Amino acid sequence: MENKIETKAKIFKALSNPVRLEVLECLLDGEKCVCEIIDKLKKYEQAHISKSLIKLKDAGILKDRKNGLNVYYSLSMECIKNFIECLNLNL
Amino acid sequence: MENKIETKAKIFKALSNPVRLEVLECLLDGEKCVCEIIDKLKKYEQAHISKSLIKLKDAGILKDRKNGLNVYYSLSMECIKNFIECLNLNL
DNA sequence: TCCTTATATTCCAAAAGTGGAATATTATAT
DNA sequence: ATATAATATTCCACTTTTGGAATATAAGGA
Repeated sequence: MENKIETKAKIFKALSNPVRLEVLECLLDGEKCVCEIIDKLKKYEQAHISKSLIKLKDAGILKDRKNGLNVYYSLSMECIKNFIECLNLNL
Repeated sequence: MENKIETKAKIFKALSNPVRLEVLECLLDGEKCVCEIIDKLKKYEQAHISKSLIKLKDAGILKDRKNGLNVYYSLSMECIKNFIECLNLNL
């Protein structure tokens, strides 16, 4: 239970970087393959996007699914989507 | 608008530390004076709590109000409370 | 088998964050 | 004017994060 604090801090830490936030926002409208995200966020290096996805997954924010050469990522908690959308309305 | 990403990242960064999270959670049920927070979180130094409050305020998460010797902090966005509560249900 | 495509990992120097200790500021009361 | 209580700030060594570049791995096709 005091560990819940650590878990939450880890979630916020994963979200505390602009590139990771952009990656996350790419997924707000549903599951995408890594290659689609790379294509949408051409301004960032492939390795950077890959590391961002993995960090978000490690924090429990994303889940992934493999299919052949491709990996698909999607949100694993409804909370996050609601919060980001609420922030977008208020900023 | 691309700056919104930076603003959100700053919010998440402020929330990405266990002590700051505990301080924030103290305020979920309403405005409190700094002295009350210090009293609730005796395990942390006064200066640490003060710095945490200020960082949360700088990110726009808290607002403050002075009254004599005391300073009262409270949440400045409903979003945050909802999100923390949603996380608490899901972790 | 060898090639190609998609994704992940490692290495690393620079930058940013961390928290304790001491000190400063501000407001009130005596 | 001085003392005291509440809160904020500064200093600083330490740890962590950052993102670019190069490299590695895994899967499918020729």
